[in-house]
Amino acid sequence: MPELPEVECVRRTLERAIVGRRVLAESLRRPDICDGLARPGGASPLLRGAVVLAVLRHGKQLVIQGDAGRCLGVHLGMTGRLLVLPPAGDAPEPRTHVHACWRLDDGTRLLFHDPRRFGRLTLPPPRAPGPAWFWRALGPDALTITPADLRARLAGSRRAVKAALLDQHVLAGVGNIYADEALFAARLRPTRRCKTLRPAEVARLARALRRVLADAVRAGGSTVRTYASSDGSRGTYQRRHRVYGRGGLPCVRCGSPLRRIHLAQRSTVFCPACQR
DNA sequence: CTGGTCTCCTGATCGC
DNA sequence: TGCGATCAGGAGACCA
Repeated sequence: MPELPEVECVRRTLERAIVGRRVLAESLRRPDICDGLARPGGASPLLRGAVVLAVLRHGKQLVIQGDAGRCLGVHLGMTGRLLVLPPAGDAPEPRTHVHACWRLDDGTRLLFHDPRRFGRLTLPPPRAPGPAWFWRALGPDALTITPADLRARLAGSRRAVKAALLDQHVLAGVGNIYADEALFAARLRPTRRCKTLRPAEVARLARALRRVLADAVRAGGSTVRTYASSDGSRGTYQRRHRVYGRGGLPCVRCGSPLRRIHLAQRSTVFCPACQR
């Protein structure tokens, strides 16, 4: 389940593999996973002919930026992967659920693989003003959120703080795992209404978000069930989860049993004793 | 403005 | 061994 740290790891892997390469050929086997095609099922090129200049990320949104203003947005959803298959590689290649693929000028192939198909490719409209078009509706990136920014984003809201953290329009990049982990690190109860948070608590939350997300990026992300980066590497941050997936187990800080509830349609785990 | 529910989708897991 | 039920959830649509 790629959230910000996993997407950032994918971005870095991809950057090393495809920046500077020209896309020679592509095939979109499932046009229905792609938004913005001029004609559904038509021959609208995604990246064909472009030289890749950069791989960008904002929140969970990836953008492959090509020359001449060409851009392709990639959202991995729940199970999406961008697999890099080097020319001489013997990496196992999926035989099913490959919805798009690209061939680069050094023989590398790039595959968009997504069993559950919650992921999307997005082609921007003609004359879109650059990569920022893809995150025009997203909040600030959670990896660099400042206390002042977060305070402004949460100000006055009556929502539960976890629901706000999961809302990509408020803050971009946090999903269910890191919302629970950051709230635990900040000692805040997920059900707390935003408007009841004191400035010091919001500041604690902003620092916790940045620390947890940065640590997770350093650990290669969390591999829960299926996630692996574009080169097949798995993350190790799941070993350091302190609440996610630990409902009923003792809190690592105080030993109380962790409580599991449903909040914003998500399984939510917290410590009733140390999260207030 | 909110929260709740449903939808999309498949694979893993579990009880029988 | 197999089979149906359940769960996982990012995000948008929709309703109350």
